[in-house]
Amino acid sequence: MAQTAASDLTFEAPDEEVAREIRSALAEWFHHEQRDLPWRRTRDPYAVWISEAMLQQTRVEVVLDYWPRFLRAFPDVHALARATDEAVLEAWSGLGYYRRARALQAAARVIDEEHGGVFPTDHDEVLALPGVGPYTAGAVLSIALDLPEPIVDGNVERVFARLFHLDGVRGSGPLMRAAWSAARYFVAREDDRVPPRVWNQALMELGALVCTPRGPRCGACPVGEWCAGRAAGVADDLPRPKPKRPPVEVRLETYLAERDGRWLVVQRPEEGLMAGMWEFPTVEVDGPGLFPGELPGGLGARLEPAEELTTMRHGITKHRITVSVRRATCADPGSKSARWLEAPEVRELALTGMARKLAERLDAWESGLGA
DNA sequence: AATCCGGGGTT
DNA sequence: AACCCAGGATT
Repeated sequence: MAQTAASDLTFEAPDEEVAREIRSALAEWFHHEQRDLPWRRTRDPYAVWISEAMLQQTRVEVVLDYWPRFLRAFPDVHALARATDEAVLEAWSGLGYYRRARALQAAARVIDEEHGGVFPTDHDEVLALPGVGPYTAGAVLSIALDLPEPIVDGNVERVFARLFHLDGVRGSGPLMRAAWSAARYFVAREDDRVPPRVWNQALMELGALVCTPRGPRCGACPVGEWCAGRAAGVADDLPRPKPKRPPVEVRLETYLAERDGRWLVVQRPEEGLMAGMWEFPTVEVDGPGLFPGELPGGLGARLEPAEELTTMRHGITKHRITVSVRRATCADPGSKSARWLEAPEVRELALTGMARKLAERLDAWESGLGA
């Protein structure tokens, strides 16, 4: 390497020949070791885009369940553009970051109306789509269309931080700038036969399978001989962890009100946390912080809590939630944002994660069967 | 630059 | 339990 003990955050390009060897070795490894992921079997920009949107801060294993279902429900841009908000949210239920689902549909409508239903191939036009940032734009253009667009996700940031001994904090501006610089350098080279599609996916796959966040398998790494972090014995310590903040404890009560085999469900407000999702009536116990302190629409006044059925633990980003699940009776007739539904109908709604956990257990709580 | 937004598999 | 994941929008 031309670089010695780089402790700063400047990416210095390796020698031409080294760069070629790195690219060649990683591509070769990728061809043998890559996972057989369904979205790697298509080059349809729309299908790739859906996969990338789902994969934002979401594990591959989770997306495996959702991607095929979503594509069956909305096979192309036009189908997604004319779908109802509710149908899209329902297909997204459980994936989290529900803003993504809204943005996805908004972007589909932009493509449908302004690009004739054809996914744009211009970088700036892709980047302008709602919910599409630098990573997703580069990912779709490189993976689907094989254009030389760089990408940096959590995997790529980590791989470059170790490979070039970039000593920075995970997700920080300086490290991200250095990683993007390295990504641009490698993907733009045309001195060999490694296509952008292969290079970008190989980088991420290396981060997922070998250059893992903790306990990297350096012995199995195809580019280990060029790795400055490994040579310095600090691969496992890069990138440096982001300073953590203590989680916020939240106590909630959720009410399961049943009437004639139907359960009371309510819809969350259109703005804010888990916007528009359905759940069982829920309030925060010790003063409103994460959730409202009382139920909307005067529902709380007509809802009579009864015995506790169970308690659950749940996490929402920085919040650690303890939920007391109580049986309840309610005289509320239902409304636009409050419905009485049978258990199977409840399970078809766009539920929050917490509500989905409970919905799976509703049958055990039908009256007469006990807890 | 910091903060917010879900949920879950790994370790 | 802590960590962090094929990030983007908002402030």
